[in-house]
Amino acid sequence: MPELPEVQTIAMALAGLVVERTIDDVSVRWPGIVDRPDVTTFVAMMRGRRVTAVSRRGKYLQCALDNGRWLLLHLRMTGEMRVLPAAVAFDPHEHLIFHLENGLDWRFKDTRKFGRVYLIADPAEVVGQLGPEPLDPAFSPAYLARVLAGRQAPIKSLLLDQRLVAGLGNIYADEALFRARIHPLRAGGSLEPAELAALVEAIRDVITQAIAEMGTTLRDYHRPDGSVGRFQNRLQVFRRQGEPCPRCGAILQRLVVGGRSTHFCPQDQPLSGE
DNA sequence: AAGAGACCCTGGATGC
DNA sequence: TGCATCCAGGGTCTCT
Repeated sequence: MPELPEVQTIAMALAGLVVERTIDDVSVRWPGIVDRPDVTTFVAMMRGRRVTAVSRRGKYLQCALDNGRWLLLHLRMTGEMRVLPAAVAFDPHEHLIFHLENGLDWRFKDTRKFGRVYLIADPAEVVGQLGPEPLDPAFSPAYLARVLAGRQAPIKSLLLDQRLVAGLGNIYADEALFRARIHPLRAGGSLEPAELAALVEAIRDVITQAIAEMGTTLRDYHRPDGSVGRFQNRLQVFRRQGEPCPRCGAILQRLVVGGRSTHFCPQDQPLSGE
């Protein structure tokens, strides 16, 4: 499941492969992947465009085009970016292909078809509602205190709300709460100042380390050259229910919060009593 | 307004 | 062995 570190890794690799490349033609093999504009307009407007830059905002890939417009892509659950010779046979889950002028194909593969692309005049049309980046100074304990004030929802659910902070998904939310020793069911508004500070630090740490390890590959996530990430070897609680806590040895538990599988240490992350 | 839940999808895992 | 069912979860939408 690509989250911020995975999308960051993909953006950096993609930049080296498609910046200054021209899109000669476009193949849409499953039209539902194009969110906007309509598919016919999308293909007509993308044909002949040159990519001038690739960046990331939250979990979105942002590609600046030579006509001033923007191509945004979201990989959702199983989306992958691949760049490979056009002669390579299509995979049935490659739904969108940009045929580059240098003989390579830039392909959007997405088994579960949740991913989307947007061709827009201003990135804010899609990413305008996102909260701050976790590594931006704006994401501070004071900011968290302000946006969490009065919130009764579990902190785990709130960390997944992209309007509060951009880029966290299920894996890094669980890992950050573990590192900060905060129970995932704690009401967001109940966190003490010291806990808010610990949470901000934990989120920054886990995101920074995961970027350095080029993301977490559990199944679908691959870099554009097909290689996998390494952070799966650093996961301390995610999908480790039944195993001993790496810090205290208690048995890690799993529960469902907001419909999402959630992993934590019942001893290090107490719900009450401290 | 905030929070809960349905929905979109498919393939792998599980159960009988 | 084969078939049916369950589960995974990012984001959007609806309902209360």
